[in-house]
Order: sequence, then C-alpha cells, then structure tokens
Amino acid sequence: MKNQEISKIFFELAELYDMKEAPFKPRAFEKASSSIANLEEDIADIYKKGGLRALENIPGVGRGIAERIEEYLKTGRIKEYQRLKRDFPVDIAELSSIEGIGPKLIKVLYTRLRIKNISDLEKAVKQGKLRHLPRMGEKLEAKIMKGIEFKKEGGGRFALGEILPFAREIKARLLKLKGVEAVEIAGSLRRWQETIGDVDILAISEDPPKTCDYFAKMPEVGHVYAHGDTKVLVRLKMGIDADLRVVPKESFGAALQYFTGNKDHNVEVRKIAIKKGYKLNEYGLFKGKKIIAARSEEEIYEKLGMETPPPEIRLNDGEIEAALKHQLPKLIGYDDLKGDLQTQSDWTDGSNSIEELAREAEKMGHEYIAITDHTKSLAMTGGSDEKKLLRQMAEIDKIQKKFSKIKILKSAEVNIMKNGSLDIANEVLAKLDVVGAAVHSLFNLSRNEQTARIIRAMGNPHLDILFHPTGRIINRRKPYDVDIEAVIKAAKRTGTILEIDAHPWRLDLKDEHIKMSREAGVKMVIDTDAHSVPELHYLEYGIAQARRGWCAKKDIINTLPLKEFLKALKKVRK
DNA sequence: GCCGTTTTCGGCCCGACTGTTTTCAGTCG
Repeated sequence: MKNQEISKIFFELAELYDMKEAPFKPRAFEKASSSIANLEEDIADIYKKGGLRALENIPGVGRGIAERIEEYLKTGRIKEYQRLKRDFPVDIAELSSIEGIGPKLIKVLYTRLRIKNISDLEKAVKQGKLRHLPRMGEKLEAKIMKGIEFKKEGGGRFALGEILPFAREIKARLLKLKGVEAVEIAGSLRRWQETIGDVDILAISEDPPKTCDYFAKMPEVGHVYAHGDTKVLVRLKMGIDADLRVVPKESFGAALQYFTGNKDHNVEVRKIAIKKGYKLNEYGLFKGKKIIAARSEEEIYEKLGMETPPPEIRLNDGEIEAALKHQLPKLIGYDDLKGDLQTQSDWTDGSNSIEELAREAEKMGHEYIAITDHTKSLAMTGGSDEKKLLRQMAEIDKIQKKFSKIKILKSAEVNIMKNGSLDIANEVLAKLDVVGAAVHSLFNLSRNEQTARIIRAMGNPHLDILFHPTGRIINRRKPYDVDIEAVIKAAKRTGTILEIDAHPWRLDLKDEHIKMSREAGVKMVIDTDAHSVPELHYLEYGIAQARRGWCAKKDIINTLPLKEFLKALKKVRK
C-alpha cells in the first residue's frame, strides 16, 4: 500500500513550498497529504479502478495532484519533488515532527548548518550552534533540545481509555477552584476519538490568570511550553500535552465549538460563516464587529442554518452536509442500552463471580447480562468444554433465583477454529440463550483464509454474535487481515450480529466499519468484554463508538428489552 | 493547487503565545 509514502511526499512538498513562501500551494499539498493518509482504500486500487477521475474524487486532490499521484504510481517518483529536494536534501518529515520546528527553521538549519536530520540537529544543539542563527537565542535552543528529548521518548497517541478518566479528574479539580464557573473537556476527547494526541480543556473563570497558574503548577505537569493569562500549554509527566483555555462566559459556546470539531470540520464551518457574510472564531459568530451568536454551540450552528452535529461526528465526514439539510441522524443515546452481552467471570479469566457481575449490572439498571466465558481451545484461560458449560448453566439457574430485576443469560465466547468450526458441539450451543464467537488464534492467516474461516463460522445457525470482528488491540496489535466488507455481507446473509466491543483497548468494530454495517442493514450489539466488575462501566466507550459510526438506537440490538432482544436472535433459538 | 448555493476565476480559517525583536515572524492548534 503506497498511501503513506505518497502522503509523506505531499507533506514534504507542502513544507518545501512553505520554505519558498509560495502562497496557498503549501496548504493544498498539506490537505491532500492528510486526506491520503486517512484513506481506507489502497490508492493504487483507486487509480486502477477509476484512473485520474477517481483520484480527483479524493478530497483535496484536483487534476494537478492526481497527475502527481499517477506519476508516482507509474514511475515510483515525482520529478517536482526530486527537483525541490535537491536544494534541501533533508528529512523534512522527521525534523518537523519536533515541537517548535517548522519549514522556515528547517530551511535555515540546512542552509547555515547543513542539518539534515534529528541526529545532526542534536549535535548542533549540544554545541550551542543554534543560538547564533537569526531570530534564535538560548531559550529557543533549549526548547528544541526539549523537543528532541520528547521525540526520543516516543510520545505519540494514547488510547482514549487511558486519558479520559484522567482528564475528568483534572476537570473535577478545576471545578473546585474558587471563581471557576464551568469546565468542559473539548477536542478529540469530546469527540471520543479512539486515540488521543492531546487534552484540551476549557474553563470559565472570574480570575483567568489564577486559574491558568493553578493549571501550570499541577503536580502532573512535567514541562510548561506556554503560560499566558488565558491560555496554558503543558506537557504532562505521563507524556501527553494538555492545554487550558480560559474564555469569557459570553463566548463559551463559541469556544466549545471552536475546540471540539476536528480541523477539517472547523474549517468547513468557518467557510459557511464567511459565505453568509459572517466571521467565526473562538469568541463568537460576528457580522462586522457585532456578535450574532456566541453563548451556545446550538445558536451558532442555528445561525449558520445547520443542525448541531453531535461532537462525536464532527470530522467533516458528511455531517456538515447532513446538518445543512437538517438530516442528521438521531444517534443512540448514552442511556439507551438494556444489557451487556460479553462478560467473563471467574469460571475462566474474569476476576469476579457471576453473582458479583450480575449484581453490578443490576445496579446499573440492566435488564440482562450475558456470561460469556471462554471455551476449551483457549486453554490458558481454563476455557469451558461441553461438560463445564453445562455445569455453569445449572449454576446460573441457581444464581438467577437471587435476582428479580435482571436476567442472567447463559452464553459463551466460543472459539472459532482454523477451519471455521466452533469448538463447542451444536447440541450444547443450542441450550444457551445467546452464543458469541471470536477468533483468538492464528492471527497470521492470509486474508482469504481468515475471511473464509470467519464467514464459515457465521454460517453456523447457533452463532448469534461475532465478537470483536477484527481482533485489533489499540496501539498494541494490528487487526488480523480480513476482508471486513465480505464479513459484513455474510452477516447480512446469515443474520449474524456484529459486536461493537466497548473495551477501550479494543473498540472493535471501529467507526467506519460500523458505518458500513449500518448502511448494509446489519445489526450490531454494544458490550463491554468486561473481565471484572469495574469494567462493566466501559459501555460508554462502545456507545460513543457507535455514535461515531452514526448509529441510531434501532441499529443496536441490545437497546431492546429482554423479550424483543431474544426474538432478534437467529431463528434456531426462537 | 483546490474548489464551487460567490461555480471555471478569484478567493483560500483564525488567533494566542513566545522569543527576539523595537514591530513581528514563526509555530501551533
């Protein structure tokens, strides 16, 4: 797949044209670069199928850039890039990944000091050479050294689940400060993105400088990049950056709007404002100097003739068009689920008893909880064989007597074998209330084999739900190679439900697959994959994921009350 | 170089902070 190579070349072209102070071109290449990096499909396939015309359908790609892509696919290079690169034979992408280094500095670094990469840069910094460059001094030199160190530490993006609880704690602490009226978490956290690059927090305060001071001096802070009266930028010791913006009460909605959408969403919304003769910034929607709307997000979007898109979908991925037409879907709500369908008890690798899990689920207001312990071929977890499963079912009958408000569903997370068979006999599966199955082995099968294996399992009339359909673990394990479109088609054909695994390390299906499933008319469930009582509260991550996939309540089967839920399973069970 | 309810030319998102300046360029989000 050449997407990343091509994306990198366009990123460097953007920087190269920035060095030349070319107007607008840099932004055009930048946009094309990020748009190509985010493509799901192999760009070579797009070209093969539809030629230049198809390439031009990629956002930010016009005739000119399409031709450059064609050139690269045909010859393995782009002449314009090679020509420009002759003047700056520098690893531009690497250098600009360092905080504080942009195209102008890269240019000076090379022309004056022949710095080509991070290791050259590090040497020069250590020799104190940077401070003598124009508009440079000791402080900037130190800042760059810091940037190099951070880069070496890795940094990168964190899983949502690692950061959200932490951000909520900071929010709670800020709210306790005197004079602080409101605090909201914005940015990618408010959008519930599966990985988070930094933490954005907004506050209303009677004393902005004091609130900023508090933030800059929190014990978690490792380094302060910037500390003004209304804005603080820090690096937390855990390795993620965090910003605080203190904004006036009158413009809180505008600030929230400004700091929630991803960049593309915001740019589009601001363009709509301009078309209507307005200007939109973090202080409000303006006509000339006059404020038209600022207090709430809703009034801003309304003045722009739009519905307010839920934060989770503010990505310029179709939501703006839908909002302009007043055709945004009504997304599933955070209180809409009636039960959990994947939980592991201490019968296998969970750490709590069935009763403890059921008790907590009941407290959360669930109508049902499925106990889905692993099965025998997952030996390391003490997975159940048929006998153990039957024993567990009898045990659940006993435990059920202690509960009146919640139904404990007999279930299992059955293993899908290499050939696509399930590792529990059909006679026993037939006795369960609901059956889930998943791949836990042989992640390296070829795409064809893996896909065929999973589709064969879905053909089993006893299998209701395919758990974590792609097997990925965020930041740790890539999904196995599987044709997800084929899986979705098979789900439709066989009436198999696809899982949205809410566990913050999994979030599997991911948003675009959820969107595809929904469009194909495939039903889904959201469940926690909890291995302990606290993890039963992970549901919110799954709901957010479903919202990011534009799901309505009706797309998700476990929004149904118990009876209807059971009716929605495969016919063999009815 | 891209793009189109301003539609094939003439626009292109916007502001805070810093460091090095004596009015602003560069970077970032």
